[in-house]
Amino acid sequence: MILLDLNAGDERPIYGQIADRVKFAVAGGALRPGDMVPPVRDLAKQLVVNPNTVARAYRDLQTEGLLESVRGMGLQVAEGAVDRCRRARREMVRLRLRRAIDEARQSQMEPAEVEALFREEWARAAGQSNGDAGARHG
Amino acid sequence: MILLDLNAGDERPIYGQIADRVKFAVAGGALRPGDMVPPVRDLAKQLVVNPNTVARAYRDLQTEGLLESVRGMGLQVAEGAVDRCRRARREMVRLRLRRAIDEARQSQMEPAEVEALFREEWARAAGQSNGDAGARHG
Amino acid sequence: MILLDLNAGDERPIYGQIADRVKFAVAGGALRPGDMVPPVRDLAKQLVVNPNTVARAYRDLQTEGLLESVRGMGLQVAEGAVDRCRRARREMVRLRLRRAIDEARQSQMEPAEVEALFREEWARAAGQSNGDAGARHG
Amino acid sequence: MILLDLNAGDERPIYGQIADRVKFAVAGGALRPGDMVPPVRDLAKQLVVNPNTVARAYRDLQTEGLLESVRGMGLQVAEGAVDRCRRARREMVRLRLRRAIDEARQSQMEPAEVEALFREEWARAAGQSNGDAGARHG
DNA sequence: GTGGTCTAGACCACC
DNA sequence: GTGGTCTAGACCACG
Repeated sequence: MILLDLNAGDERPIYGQIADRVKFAVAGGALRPGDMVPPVRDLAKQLVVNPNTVARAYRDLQTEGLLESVRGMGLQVAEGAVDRCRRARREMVRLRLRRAIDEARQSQMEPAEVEALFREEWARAAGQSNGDAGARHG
Repeated sequence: MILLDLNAGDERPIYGQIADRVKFAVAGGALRPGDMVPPVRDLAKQLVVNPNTVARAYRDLQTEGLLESVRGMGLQVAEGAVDRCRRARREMVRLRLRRAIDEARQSQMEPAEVEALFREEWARAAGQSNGDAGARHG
Repeated sequence: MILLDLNAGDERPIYGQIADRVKFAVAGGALRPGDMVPPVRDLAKQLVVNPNTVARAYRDLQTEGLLESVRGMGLQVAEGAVDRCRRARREMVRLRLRRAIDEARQSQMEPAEVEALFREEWARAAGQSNGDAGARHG
Repeated sequence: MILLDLNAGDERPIYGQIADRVKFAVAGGALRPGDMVPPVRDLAKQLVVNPNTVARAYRDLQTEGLLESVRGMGLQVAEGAVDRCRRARREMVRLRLRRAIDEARQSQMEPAEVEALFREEWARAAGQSNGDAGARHG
């Protein structure tokens, strides 16, 4: 199944993290329009989380029009969801970058230091995903 | 006085924002070891915030060893605070960048797109500070 | 419930006394890692104290890494807390003894007199706990 | 001059520490009935402390009848001060020991551990004063 | 239900 | 004047 686990150290609300995972899965193509999303109880068990929390995430996604209920069957990814998830993803990442950069500038941090940090973290992420890919190939 | 105002739209706790401002002021050299920090009541009035909220920020900074109390006189910046604030600032920015990058990669966003966003936001921030400077000159 | 009442005559801040009670309960085994600590409101009611005061004690314990929050559920004793509480207790008692002894020596008090006081107070404390035990048995 | 410096890390009110030093000097014989105590300004300068603070300590000692003012000359140690200071010292040490012991018992600390701590700290203090004595002999 | 934040205001000790 | 403690009560987010 997709949407494996949540980043342990994340202090954001769990329901928000779950909703974002779904959006990312859609943006990345792992979930496609028409696909059924896992039942609330299953996903809750998988994530070791209260079912209410998953339900809330799904509800929010419905409100955003990214999930649609199919009577008696569950929830499926909506038709126009891909584009909207990509845009949402883009804006989320943009917002986080903006906050990092603003904070750095407000505190008089050297531009070069910020750039260096960005490259460092970029390399670190690249290294990790390569590791993941290798593991999957094994 | 230093530490002018808080970003209106920030959703983080006020006391945390205040504490960060102090850290940034120390990291940037606006406050130096031995300097007295503004009295709780004054800063509270300036920020239009309850004194308890400022007190909590100061208390947290004391716990971190960045401020120390001079009995009956107020709070002063501790001796080793500059390095520690610089490191704290660096790690804060690093963490924010890391989260942005991780999120982008986890959701299979194109590397080129992330880089483009970073450059966009970087330019935007630079433009703003230049704009500020220009506004002051005008 | 545990953590019954506070020593009436103690001049230390209430939140500090509460935090110490929790540490002692952990050091003594009455609270074990993973156990939930009583809800802020309940303990406040039990101690006839403002909930904020209890909250502050809990917050300080979190900062020390002895409690950790389980979101929406409350606060639980952290994994490594037992050893750390035992060490904290040991150092608390050591510090108090050291101060007593230093004060005695600085003021040229006779060693024999200090030892005699220690034995006296030791016997007194022992008598009290025996009395308590007896009272319970009765 | 006597009453050299204050223990840096002591969190008790400075005026109380000063008053205690005087009491100890009397109890130990360094100051004798009829001796003049150092002028407020001198002692304040020596201790790097606000003169008001020294004045408060002296005032409290006067209230307790341990110092008497000699018109135009300053303050002298009162006649019956020695016994009373010895008793005060005894009760101070007793109180500190009692608190240490009570805390240990309340937190279910092993009696043997408390005794061991007492012996450790006792030895430590003895070592220090011997070192001091040796230094003086040099 | 849980903890967390924030406000308001009183009171204290210290210098 | 300074910071620190405590109370009271409102409100919010989370599960």
